[in-house]
Amino acid sequence: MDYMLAFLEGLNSKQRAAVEAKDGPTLVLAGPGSGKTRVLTSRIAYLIGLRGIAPYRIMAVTFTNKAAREMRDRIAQLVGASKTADLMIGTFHSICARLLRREAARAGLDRDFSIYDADDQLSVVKAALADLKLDEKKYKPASIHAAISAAKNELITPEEYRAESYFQEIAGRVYARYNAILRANNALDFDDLIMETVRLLRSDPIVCERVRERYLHVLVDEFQDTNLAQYALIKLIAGRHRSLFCVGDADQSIYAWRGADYRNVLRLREDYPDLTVITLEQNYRSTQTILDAAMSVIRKNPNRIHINLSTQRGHGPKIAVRELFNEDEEAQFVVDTIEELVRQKAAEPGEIAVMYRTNAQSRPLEEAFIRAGMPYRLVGATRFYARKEIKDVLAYLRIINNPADAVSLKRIINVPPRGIGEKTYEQLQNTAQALGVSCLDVLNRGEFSAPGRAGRALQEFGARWAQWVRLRGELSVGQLFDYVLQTSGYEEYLRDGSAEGEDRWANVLALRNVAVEAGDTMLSEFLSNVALVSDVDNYDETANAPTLLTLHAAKGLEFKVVFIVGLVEGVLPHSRNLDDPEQIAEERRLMYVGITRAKERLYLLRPFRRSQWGDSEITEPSRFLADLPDSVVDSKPRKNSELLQATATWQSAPAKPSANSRFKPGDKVVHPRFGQGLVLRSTPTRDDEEVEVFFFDAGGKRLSAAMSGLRKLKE
DNA sequence: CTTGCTACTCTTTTT
DNA sequence: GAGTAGCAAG
Repeated sequence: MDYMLAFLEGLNSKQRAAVEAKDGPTLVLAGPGSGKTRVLTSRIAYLIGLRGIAPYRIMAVTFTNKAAREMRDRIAQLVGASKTADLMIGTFHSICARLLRREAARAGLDRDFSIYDADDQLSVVKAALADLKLDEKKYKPASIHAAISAAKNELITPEEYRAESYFQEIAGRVYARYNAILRANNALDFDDLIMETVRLLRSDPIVCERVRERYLHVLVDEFQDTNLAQYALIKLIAGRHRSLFCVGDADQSIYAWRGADYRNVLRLREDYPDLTVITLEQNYRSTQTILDAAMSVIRKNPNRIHINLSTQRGHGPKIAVRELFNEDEEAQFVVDTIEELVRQKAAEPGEIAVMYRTNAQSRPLEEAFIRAGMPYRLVGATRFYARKEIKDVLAYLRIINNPADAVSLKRIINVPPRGIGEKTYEQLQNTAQALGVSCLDVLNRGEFSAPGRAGRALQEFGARWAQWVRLRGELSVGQLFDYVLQTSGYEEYLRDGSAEGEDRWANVLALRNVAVEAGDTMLSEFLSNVALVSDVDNYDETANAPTLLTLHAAKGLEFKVVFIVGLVEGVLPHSRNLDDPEQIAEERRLMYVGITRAKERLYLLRPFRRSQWGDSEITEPSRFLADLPDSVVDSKPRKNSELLQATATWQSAPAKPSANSRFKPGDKVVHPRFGQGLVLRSTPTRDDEEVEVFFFDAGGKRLSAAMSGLRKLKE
């Protein structure tokens, strides 16, 4: 308890006021690095430790499972580990999954429902399109799915779905079929977890009462990233006691594309007129230089309440803005600079992060790290749980847990190859549908027989499957895992003698560890847990190596040194978001989030060229770079037109004809006197070519291709 | 039913 | 340029 009091002493007066706020509706609005999560954690510890609230009466919603785990550990330190076991802490999705399993009967669900990830969801959309005889080429499954997801995030059922365009008309029809398939497979998608929970609480007064009575205090982290469905859920649960404590920052709202609506902040004010709003402006993370840069970028967004970020940490070094030739040289610069920083003891490798807009940008970076023999941590990209071998093994476990899961069955019924082809599977599926039972039942009852080899293979598979299902009750998750691997033939199939096969097998073994560690967790719960892990959840805290991650994944994290790469128009802001001011505003917030991850040093990198679809093109610097005041950067990025202006002159020099004519914008060239440069423009003249080049050392020049001795460099 | 070839999309961001 | 879907041949 003394420890707890000392901890509260460590907060400033405003933070402490927030922690000790009265139990009414409260919103803490605060900038980055202000200790929002710390305030939330402290409040829970305060409620348990000093106010004597029973832990099971507190529900806290975090954005990732990692955040939940850290919060639980921290609270354990403050009030004792025995008091954190009953705390309901988790993401919206994990909390809803638990609730729905517990109340499955009343929700009209089978408690062993599968949770379909993005991949599975797309297969269901494809199946729905096929059922409706719609062309995948014409209606892209991803777009249809986005429309369905958007509807679910706003709690719109297929029946309520209003189409305002022909595309939406189609989407509405697919939505209905999509949901029907999910139900037939006894499966929920991510969005269903929230939507079904809201539906349950709204339609079932008994369950609703039970939940409301139980959760005396509801706390929400990253409130700006909640969508309408999540907001509705919060209101439902916090209904009776009205002890609702939300923490957020509208400037860090970067998930509008998946339904997050920062106007929930406004709704909260409307729905709770007695809302207490507490603003925290003090920053404990970054230097003033970094905060000034962040503010100068975010200030350009319209309709926002400005939070003036200030710190006691001094100014620190200026922000380094660098122009590099392409992604490869950019990556090389990152690696070289990291080596230098580490050598100078300016930072440990583990305190450094490299951030980018899209996952694809990690590749040149990875190659540079590998070339330099420098270890690194990669968050996201080919996600562990999205790997083929992992999804296959999980599919085996899913059909055991939930025999109705046809998406998983289809995935593995012929992996390894058993001679059960598309046709055979389809017939089996049709029979099951006609009888209204699962494929397992069909096989068990011998109501379906295929001729010849396929028939025998099917019979054998059915017997195996039935045996696994029987063993499910007797074996732990880990034991079942081993048994399935042994008896399915998957191990021999995977380990085909190739190095790649061994890699994949290693991944399966890593999953096996997770299964073994699950102990006596129920199979359904184990599968829930692995379906809902996020990328940062797998982040290895202990490794002392730089981290590579997207700007989205970086939210909530901080690093001593941050590199942001690829700061060019079309990447950040992304080309798909250029026409809509709302979307530009979100890209700007993304830049803001990136900048404010840095504690001490920030590097902003701009490549002159970017490659895409095999070839590459010249770029313009990101508009966000232009917003940085001279006082915070050590050099200013220039637009391509500005690069030429400085010293543009005709240069007539050694009369040596150029070896290769035809220069293109973006070519890297070398000149005997000016060194290396970049072609920005090239105009053919009568029997020559006028080339405008930005030389990295000598500045802009206009040259004759034939006369100047300019040469193209191999890339 | 499996294998191997060709043609085509694809790049946001994620629970 | 790569990964995959779709198709034809074995």
